[in-house]
Amino acid sequence: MTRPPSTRILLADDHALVRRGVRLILDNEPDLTVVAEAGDGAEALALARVHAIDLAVLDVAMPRLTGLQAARELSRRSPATRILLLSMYDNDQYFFEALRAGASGYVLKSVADRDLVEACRAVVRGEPFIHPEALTALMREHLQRVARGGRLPGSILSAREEEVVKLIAEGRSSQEIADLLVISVKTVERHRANILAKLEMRDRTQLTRYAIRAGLVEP
Amino acid sequence: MTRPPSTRILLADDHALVRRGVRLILDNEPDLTVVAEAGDGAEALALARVHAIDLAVLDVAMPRLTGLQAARELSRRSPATRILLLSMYDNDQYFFEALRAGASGYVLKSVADRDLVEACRAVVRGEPFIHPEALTALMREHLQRVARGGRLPGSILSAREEEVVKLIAEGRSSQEIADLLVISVKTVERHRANILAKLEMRDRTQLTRYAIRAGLVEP
DNA sequence: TCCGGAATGGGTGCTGCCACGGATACCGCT
DNA sequence: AGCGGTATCCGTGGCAGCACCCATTCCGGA
Repeated sequence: MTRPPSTRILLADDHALVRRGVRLILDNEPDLTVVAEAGDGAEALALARVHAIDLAVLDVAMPRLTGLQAARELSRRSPATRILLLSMYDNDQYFFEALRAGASGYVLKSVADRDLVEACRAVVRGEPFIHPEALTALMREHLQRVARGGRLPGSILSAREEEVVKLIAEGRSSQEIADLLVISVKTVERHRANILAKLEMRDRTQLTRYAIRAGLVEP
Repeated sequence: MTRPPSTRILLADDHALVRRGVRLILDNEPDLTVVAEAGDGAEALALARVHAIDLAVLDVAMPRLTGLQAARELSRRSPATRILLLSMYDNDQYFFEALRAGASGYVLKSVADRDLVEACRAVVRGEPFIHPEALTALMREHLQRVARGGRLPGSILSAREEEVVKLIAEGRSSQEIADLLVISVKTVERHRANILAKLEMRDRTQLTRYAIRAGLVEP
């Protein structure tokens, strides 16, 4: 009987140890082969250019380019490549944006290795994959949100707002942000107010944690 | 020739995927055997009670009990057990405290798998192990600190200050913290000022990132 | 025994954060 | 042509965060 060709995988994570572990898990399957490893999003894009990749497994939080940004660019450049995002956190509001960025799957690092393998296979077959654990947690959050305000999950930050969040989380003051973005302090404060309202948060410390969860800044 | 008995290892990390990967790396060595896995610090302590453990490999940031707290307790209860801490971040000011907590080794997740194996072996032999990369980064920071103020590296936060940092990073206001700790708002502000001075930081957002790096709070 | 650090509390004052309301301009979609 | 969303800016005002000064108590080490 003829075996189907093994899936060629690009693996990106900024921690070599995690990368090595995941690689061992994947390479242990005959139908999955890691052909390239990257330590950040930019390196992943460069490697995707020179290797023939069926599937990219990307960590969400990485230096230089985050997994989300890399996913966006990768799905734009080669839509045939499937993308699976790995995330540390389950209450990730960027889950929907992950799918919008072109990812076919989204799994937590708390999943077992068998689930990761199944996720890879499902994504390669063209099926979207979300780990049940993540899915239920997200549905619960989503329902809560809808129940207490009817706010849609699409209430994601704009590109400009994301910039501001990033700078706030880096510990910059409103004045510094205004200087960096070459806008008025009042505009920065307006952005911040809009962001706080969208995310239903109170102050900059909560925004900071949010930005770290979202992979916008390094902790 | 007689082989030495394999080292019995307890492995603790809150992400099953990472745990699985590290386990594959360690079990691949004949002289290293993972005999128990834990998802948080408390579970690790419980397992250490019922298993005969030579070496505990603990992630620094875990729910319930952090790796640092678990290390403290474990080294108190069974000083013969060697402890190796795994950390995500290299600029970790808690490095010295890790050693003080009874850890014999401290490695970053960005290290290669070979280094992890070597670290385990060194720690079991009774030698302290710090990954060179981490060591140079820490020495550089340490020298900087000494050069511009003569402050000793022992300037770590007190237990009370750690509590305050934790609550600040959770997004609590000074008033809320005062209520929770049943002290005056002025005292909370006093603590915060001392903490900011010790860490040479400016505001609560930087403290928040610090607390996350230190594993005091979940992002 | 005395000294230093930790923990507690107070006062004073400035600045920045944050809430609220309002305005203009642009852009894309219907 | 109108409508909604984004980005830009302004004013007013309250309160919290942060800096700087101070004192008291307690405890452990020199």
